[in-house]
Amino acid sequence: MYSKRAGHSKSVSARNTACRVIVHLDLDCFYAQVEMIRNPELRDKPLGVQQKNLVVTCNYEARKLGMKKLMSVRDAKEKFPQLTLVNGEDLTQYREMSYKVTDLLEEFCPLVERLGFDENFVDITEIVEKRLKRLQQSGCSRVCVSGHVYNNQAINFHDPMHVRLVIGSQIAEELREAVHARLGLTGCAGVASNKLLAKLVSGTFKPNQQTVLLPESCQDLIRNLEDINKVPGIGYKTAKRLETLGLKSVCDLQAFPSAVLEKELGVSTAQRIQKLSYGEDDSPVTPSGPPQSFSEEDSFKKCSSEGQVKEKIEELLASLLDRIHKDGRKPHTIRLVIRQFSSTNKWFNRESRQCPIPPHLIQKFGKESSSVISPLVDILMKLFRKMINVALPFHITLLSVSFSNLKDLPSSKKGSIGFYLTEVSSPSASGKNVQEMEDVSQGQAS
DNA sequence: TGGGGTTAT
DNA sequence: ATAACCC
Repeated sequence: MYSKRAGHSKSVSARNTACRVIVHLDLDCFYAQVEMIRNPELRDKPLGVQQKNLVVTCNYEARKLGMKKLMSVRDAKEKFPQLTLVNGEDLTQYREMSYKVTDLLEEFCPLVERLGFDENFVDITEIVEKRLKRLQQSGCSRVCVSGHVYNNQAINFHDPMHVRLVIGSQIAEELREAVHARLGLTGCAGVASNKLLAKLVSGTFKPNQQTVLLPESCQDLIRNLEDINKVPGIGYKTAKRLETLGLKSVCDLQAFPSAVLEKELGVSTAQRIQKLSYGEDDSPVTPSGPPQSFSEEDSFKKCSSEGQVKEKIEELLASLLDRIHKDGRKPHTIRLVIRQFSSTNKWFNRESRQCPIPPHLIQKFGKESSSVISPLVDILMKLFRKMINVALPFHITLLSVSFSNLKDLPSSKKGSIGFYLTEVSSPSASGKNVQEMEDVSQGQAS
């Protein structure tokens, strides 16, 4: 179907892969910024955000003293007695502010992908193309870069990609200005031709600054990474496997024989990470939309009785039901995650069990939580007993409850898509729920 | 080493 | 259900 219009579709696809303009926006010490907005008296003091025994982030006053992220509370207090600590275990405020940022970016452009709570990718290719045409029509050839240019590279205004990236830098500036004016948050931006490069370049000037990467400096950026697992997409595990092969630097990975790498990691990952080592990344900016899952977790020194487990689960569930209620969609799957104590391999011994939520309970999710909470606790305790023999002694150090498989309510609420689809569509389609309707319309479209 | 998230297998 | 990745 698309191949019949080869001329048109080829130019679109070329722009999508070879000529994109991507912004990576990275908020400065996000949790600390949110806390400083909530309590302005913390503004000019060194501030750390604490979760259990860890200072997970800190503001720039604290960083000036030498504070690093993920320092233990003990170390932090002893090295920096002036440090103010606030508890950041409840993520509600951070999550809400995080989605305000994403929502604001979506006002500019629909292609916004979240990465954690404090980072967003925005594919601004279409906005750049519009501005470029406008500039060409007005006969204006002078465009001014906003922020830094990586490596201080000279801009060639006769190079179409340079011009696009310069326009991209102006848009990035506008995004950052909007986030600051409307939400009071500062952050860094990186502008480049793909997600990998935009992300890598965004951190070159911190805080509250931005940098654009021109193609000629790409190898400089990627080769200057000190460690192979600084490449986003190459994590702890594959970095270790690469080290076993004798690969330590990005250059090592670039030069390594593809065939050997493919046999070691599989063709798919081998090709993907070797392309990453050259700064190549054709992964699209995938709009995140609303969250795919909601979870709440709590960690602790020890939990060793069914009664304690039930108490913790009730707490987690209460917060989750509140969030689910505000979201409006209905979860169809529930999951329980535990971490058992073990002296060796202290982290990453998590197990989980999940099950469908009974349909009669799903219907009652919008109502008072009291009617759903105790049946859900019962389900979760059954899941717990699938993992733990409660007749024997046990030692749990983490509990997490998660809702997933979120679906829009099948009801015909006024103004919703479901309303129009069920009222207007053919008799054979009426009575199907929204998911089935989408399946039908996709089947017709293709 | 927290309290979250995502996608792939 | 787990494993990998991201923050």
